[in-house]
Amino acid sequence: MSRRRNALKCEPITSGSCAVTRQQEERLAALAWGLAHPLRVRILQLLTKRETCVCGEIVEEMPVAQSTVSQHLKVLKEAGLVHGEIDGPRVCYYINPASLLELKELIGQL
Amino acid sequence: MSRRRNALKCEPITSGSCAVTRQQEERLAALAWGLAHPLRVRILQLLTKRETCVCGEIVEEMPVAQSTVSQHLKVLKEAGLVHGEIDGPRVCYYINPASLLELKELIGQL
DNA sequence: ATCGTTCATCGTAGAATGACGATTAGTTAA
DNA sequence: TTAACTAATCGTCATTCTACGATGAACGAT
Repeated sequence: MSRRRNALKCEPITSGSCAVTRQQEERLAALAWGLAHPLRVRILQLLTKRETCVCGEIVEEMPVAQSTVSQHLKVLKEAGLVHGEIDGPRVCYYINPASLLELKELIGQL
Repeated sequence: MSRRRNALKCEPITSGSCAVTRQQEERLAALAWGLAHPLRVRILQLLTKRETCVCGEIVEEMPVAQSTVSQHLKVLKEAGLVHGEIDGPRVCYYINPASLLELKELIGQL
């Protein structure tokens, strides 16, 4: 059940402004999910420090295998927290500041 | 592996100010984990709207079983996002504003 | 003391996560 | 083209999450 940790099983009928809230609730959960693992937080911290970072550099800094880092990067990308730009044979990752702003705003509504 | 989604497997030796960062990274992940499910977000929204809320009222508003709500409340409690106060046969839950502030501050450092 | 209410916990089942090594796809260099 | 390098994906396995019903514990009322 609970496919990909979004969408509640028994979604109540939403009306008017409440529908927005439902969307926001899914969005907040998705964004938070991106930060919900220490390794992903560490990746974001690294990207903050270095502004931008090639995937290989990230892997070097992390205590896990390359494939694991790649999986976490995928999660971060799906949440919209980072973007990846292909640069020749490498991929250059950077934080999406708008998503962090969005996250802070959604938390601010709580 | 990865016990309870905190603590990285292969923790590098931490020194000086970096140790703080490691702690913060775990803390941020733990707080985010609390928000990382739509139902938990919905619970927090409900607590925001009503200031405080008896467990039974929360269950009524949620599309899942009582035991499931109870489990999610446990997660929120463990993250420090909510507190529960025993009030006779009921339990009265309320948000811990300090934890939300902490969360925002940690995100702000990214 | 007994019953009913409220909520936490137990036990379980299915799905998802997180980790790894191996493989594949894509790009650059020789 | 071939070889080397980079990063994503695949396949697998152990663990964790999420959901449920059932049970248990704590309290108030009768």
